[in-house]
Amino acid sequence: MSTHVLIIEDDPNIAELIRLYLEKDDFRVSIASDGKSGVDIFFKAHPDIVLLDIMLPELDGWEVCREIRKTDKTPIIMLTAKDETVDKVTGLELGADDYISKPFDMKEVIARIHAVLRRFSPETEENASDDIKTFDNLVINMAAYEVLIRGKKVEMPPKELELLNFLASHPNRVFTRNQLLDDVWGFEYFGDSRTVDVHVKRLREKIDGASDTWSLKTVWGVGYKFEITNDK
Amino acid sequence: MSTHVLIIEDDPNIAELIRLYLEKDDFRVSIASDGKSGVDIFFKAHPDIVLLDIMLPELDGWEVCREIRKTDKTPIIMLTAKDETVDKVTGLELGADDYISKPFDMKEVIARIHAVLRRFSPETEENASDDIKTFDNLVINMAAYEVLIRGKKVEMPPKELELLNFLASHPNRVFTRNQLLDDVWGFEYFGDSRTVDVHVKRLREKIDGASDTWSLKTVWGVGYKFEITNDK
DNA sequence: GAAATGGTTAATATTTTGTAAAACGTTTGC
DNA sequence: GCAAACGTTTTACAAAATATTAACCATTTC
Repeated sequence: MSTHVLIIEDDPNIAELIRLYLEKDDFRVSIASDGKSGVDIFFKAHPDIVLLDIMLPELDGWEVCREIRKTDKTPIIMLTAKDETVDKVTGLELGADDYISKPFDMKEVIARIHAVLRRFSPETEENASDDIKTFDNLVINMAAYEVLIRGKKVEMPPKELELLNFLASHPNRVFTRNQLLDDVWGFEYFGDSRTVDVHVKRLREKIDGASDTWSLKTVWGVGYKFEITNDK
Repeated sequence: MSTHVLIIEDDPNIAELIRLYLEKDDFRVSIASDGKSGVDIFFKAHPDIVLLDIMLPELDGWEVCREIRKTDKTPIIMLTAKDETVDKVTGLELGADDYISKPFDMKEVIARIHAVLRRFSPETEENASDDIKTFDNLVINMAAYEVLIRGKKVEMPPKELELLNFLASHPNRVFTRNQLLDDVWGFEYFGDSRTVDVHVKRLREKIDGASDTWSLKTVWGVGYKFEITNDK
């Protein structure tokens, strides 16, 4: 799933312009037009990064930043008006991660977003999905979008692969069906949790029995996990 | 297009001297005479490499380096005055890639530039498009803008060739249609992503079946990749 | 101005995905 | 130990999403 950006900006023209470019780059975008709804949406949607205007109605950017930082360390990039004196000290204290001055070059905005995300990458799960994960008789290569079982390529549709990748990225941890719907399908997805079962079934058809050091296990009454048993 | 070098150096004699030699070697050259304008020009021009003096008015070399590294990993070579104690630790932290002490031998400067660029070449798209790429029954010669299939030249329009070249420069990696539009058509291009499909189709008509060690594959729900299967 | 190129649209074909329901297992309480 | 309740697996099917292709037009090139 792609990176989710929350734009908190009251000028709809600017917001839409940024959205346009971000969506073209496969980001998912949400927009809030005032500080209050920005905070609301933030805690509902849990975006991967926030673009935050300073001048905002209801609650200004600094307030929003402080509010978010009370409980969360999601990267925040501040958007500052042309002649606005940016008090970088205040900003740093409040925990903003970068600043971009209007009017901005969209190329730079994209570059900064990537830079900030990269800086945070050790902590974000998302980035982990870029590596190649290797288990006994199983290779998950998200860059190539392919899976090898006993060294042989196995055709696998996107959702199944993403599900496998997610579970395998958190070995031995149980996820409820709803957690999986949130994490693999996306927070805004409202679907039947049976859906997960069906995908697990389809996945199992392809990967089951490949190794006895790992397996996709059902935790009865709870959910599923990718279990690794390492007692060689 | 040739490699673009930005020289940030306040002594006009030195700057012009370097420019002279670089232009003789087919580099394009920009010069900034203080740190502040250096940073400005950098973000406007996006050079391929930066030669950066440490002693500078307005903003010293370290500051400039830090500013650039906030968002960008373009190679930077620091120019250090004769008796300047170079704090290599600081430099490394800030992300400089090499050091040259004044007074320098121009031959050495050129050599170092080439070396640093070579070191970076696997990561930069630009460099990849320069050489001749050879695969089984396929030669992509970007310098001559031509493609050989089984040794025979195949007529191919520029866009198709660029698309093929880009994909082949990153074998086994999936790109979404939007990424391809960005990387092949250019950042500012806003077009329908079906366009990519059509070009892929036209490309395939020309290259399909030429070899079974590589192919232009569709990754369903994601995008396309140039796949190499190396199990000879 | 004819041919080649690049881009768009629409139809057609294909694959994936979600859902409903039946079949199957496990737990629980008596 | 048995039956009801509940959770999971499986199957089948319809709906949705995506890819391919062909046809068309605008623009550029020769």
